Amino acid sequence: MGSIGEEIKQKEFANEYSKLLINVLYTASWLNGLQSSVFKEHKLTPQQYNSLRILRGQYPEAASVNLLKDRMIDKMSNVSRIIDKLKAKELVTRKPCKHDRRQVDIKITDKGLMLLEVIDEQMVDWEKNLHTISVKEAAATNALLDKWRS
Amino acid sequence: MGSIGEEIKQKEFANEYSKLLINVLYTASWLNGLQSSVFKEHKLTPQQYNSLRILRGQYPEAASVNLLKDRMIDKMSNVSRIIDKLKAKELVTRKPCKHDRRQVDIKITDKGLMLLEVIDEQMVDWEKNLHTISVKEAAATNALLDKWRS
DNA sequence: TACAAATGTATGTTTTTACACTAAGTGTAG
DNA sequence: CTACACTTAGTGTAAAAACATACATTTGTA
Repeated sequence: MGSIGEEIKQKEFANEYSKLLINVLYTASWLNGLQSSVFKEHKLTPQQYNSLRILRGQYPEAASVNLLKDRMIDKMSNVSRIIDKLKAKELVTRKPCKHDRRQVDIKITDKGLMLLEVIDEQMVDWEKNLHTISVKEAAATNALLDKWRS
Repeated sequence: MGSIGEEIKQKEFANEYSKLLINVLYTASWLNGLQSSVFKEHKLTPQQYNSLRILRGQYPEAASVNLLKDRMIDKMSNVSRIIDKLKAKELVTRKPCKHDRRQVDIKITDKGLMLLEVIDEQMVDWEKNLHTISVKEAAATNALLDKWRS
């Protein structure tokens, strides 16, 4: 039950590598769908959530647009506009950097931190959906994916 | 070294499951970026490519919009509009289904089949980038991801 | 100092996605 | 046959992504 071949009704793959390619893309789409349903009630996109998380990681320091871009899951994102959205919701502040006037200092607000706390709680429950494999198996998958990308 | 922690400069994860969540999303984004560079020269999006592949799988039969939607990697896609784009490039045809007039018969054209052949050749080379793990390891990862989603 | 190259961020434009909604066709129970 | 629920595909609209390009600032160098 639930093999990638059954999910997308594709009986054969050329080899395990192209199967893995599809499997990772499919699993990511599956995860995104699940996650989005959590974010939706807070009117956040996955990218906005990702940015907020990174900014919390820096807190109380500020982050530049480039730092954010480097750490984003999706490197193709347009960070400036994601920050625009978050700023409009007062979840972050954006002010010129003193040391380098090209840069901007982006910082998560208290409102942003509180929102993340609320989402954190929901995510703890939500993540239980992911406990279908053992911790050891999850660690093994992590190691394999890391090796695959190298 | 390319562990997910280093890639996105996140030192700690709550547990192996949330690490795996990030790892799969990150790996998918990485794959999408790599793939897009292949598709781009043919002016195809990953979704359009995915649709063409499915249609080739059905060939010489036609497919309905729903069949396509079911088999797409990304279930959220708006198939009607993807087909619009492919039809504009004459890669598929779309005609009313005789047996059920709600449905449409979508079929890949010779031009579409030829395009896929060209891309296939490029993909064979491209996929060698993915041979950083053994076939056994790839199969193990596939099995773990399948189990994780179940 | 002057000036070209590099860097950091923002913006314009086009394409794609997300989501809700519409319209047409089918199947079925009464 | 008719009414009604359901299926199938397409569309309108707002939001977001993709991609190239512009602009100000900083850096390196002659």
